[in-house]
Amino acid sequence: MKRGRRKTENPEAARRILATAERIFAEQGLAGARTDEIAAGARVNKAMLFYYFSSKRRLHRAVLENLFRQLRDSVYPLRSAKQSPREQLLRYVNSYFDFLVSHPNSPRLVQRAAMEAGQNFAWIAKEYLCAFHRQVSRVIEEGIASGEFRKVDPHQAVLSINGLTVSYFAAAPIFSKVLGHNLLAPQALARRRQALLDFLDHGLF
Amino acid sequence: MKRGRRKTENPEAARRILATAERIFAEQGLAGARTDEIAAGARVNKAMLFYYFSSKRRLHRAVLENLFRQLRDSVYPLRSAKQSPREQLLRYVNSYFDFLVSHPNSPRLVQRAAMEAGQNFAWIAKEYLCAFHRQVSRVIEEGIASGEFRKVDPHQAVLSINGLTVSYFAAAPIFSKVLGHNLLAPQALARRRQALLDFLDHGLF
DNA sequence: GCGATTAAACTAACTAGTTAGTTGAACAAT
DNA sequence: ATTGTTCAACTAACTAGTTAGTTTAATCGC
Repeated sequence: MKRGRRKTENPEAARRILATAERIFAEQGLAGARTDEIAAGARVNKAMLFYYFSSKRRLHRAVLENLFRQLRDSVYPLRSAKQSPREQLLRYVNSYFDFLVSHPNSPRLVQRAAMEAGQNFAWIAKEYLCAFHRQVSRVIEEGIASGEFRKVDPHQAVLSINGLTVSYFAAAPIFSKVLGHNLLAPQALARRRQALLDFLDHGLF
Repeated sequence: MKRGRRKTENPEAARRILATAERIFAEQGLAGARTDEIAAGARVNKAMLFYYFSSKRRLHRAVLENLFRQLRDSVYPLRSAKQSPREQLLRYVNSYFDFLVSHPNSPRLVQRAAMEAGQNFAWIAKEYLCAFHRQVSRVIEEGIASGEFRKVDPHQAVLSINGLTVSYFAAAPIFSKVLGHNLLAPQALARRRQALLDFLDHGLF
């Protein structure tokens, strides 16, 4: 029998660190983020980062894992009901869009990780991105087979859909500044979703 | 009359530094790049970076300026001849695509700079991106007016075209690793260009 | 032509400041 | 008492930027 205080299953401090790290890593990147800043943002002693997450790299990895887990849980149920490929694809794009809206740090984190093209992201790509890619391209293949979609290269289509969806959010901060109005405001988001679905509608179906 | 050694018009060392910096900044970002690594890569004493470019930040800025100047010079002549909006747009997308192929560092540099959403990139966005944005959206407006394009939100369409074009190149390194074949190989690029134009064709026209 | 002069190009060694990560002690809950 | 948690202070390694001085080559007076 264990004596003394038992380990908290999900310490408040660790959650705060993770949340702050997500924001700072999204803003500054892995190299640009400062552990002191993360600690200060989480209102926690710096040593706590290393107590809970061992190293900056592992913290970064934990942030990505956390994000992709949420992404999978909220977007993944792709081929559940008896839906047509078109419905499946639209549901996928819509829920992906919703996810990006509710997780504003995610696009920049993922973009950054993808660009690093390095050691610590390859496994995530294998574990999550590949699964998504396969799922979506299968839906497209089915749609083509059933005559519902145009004859497109499914592989390319997946990349197009992805770029079309994510790039808006990744560039939103700078474009908001330049264009003078907030691209992440509800109205702007509604317009974007509309345009995205419309574009897809004519580009694919 | 001036005595002593004259200034070299375009010093070999400075060019090597700029070229290496472009690569390293694209790979590692502004914060992740090491001045020592850039100097070593350019086979130059580290002090030369500061001799020619004053600081890491200014070097980074010089890299971006250099890139955008080239981009403008090779892609900008958009509304020159008497071409239909459709032809103008296709020419723009094609030459942009060509530029990305011949400048493999550019997408990651720009993506990174855009995500920083900070002080040092805002001016570039104002100086170059805005001009591009205005030009392209005007072409789209004309296309809609002449009935050649579908009735789309020009603003959104520009962002879509941009995302569609750039995101492929930005993500190419990691996807090449994951998918197991080089997305920047000539064959893959040809397929991508095809898919991009096809998608645009049906999405817009 | 030729040595003296001057400014540009370059270098090795250094510095001041930063940063990820550590430590050892204290605290709190069982 | 024991164990998970928190903290202030510390350190070893690193990094942007400097410095003091050397080399190279163009220009001038002769």
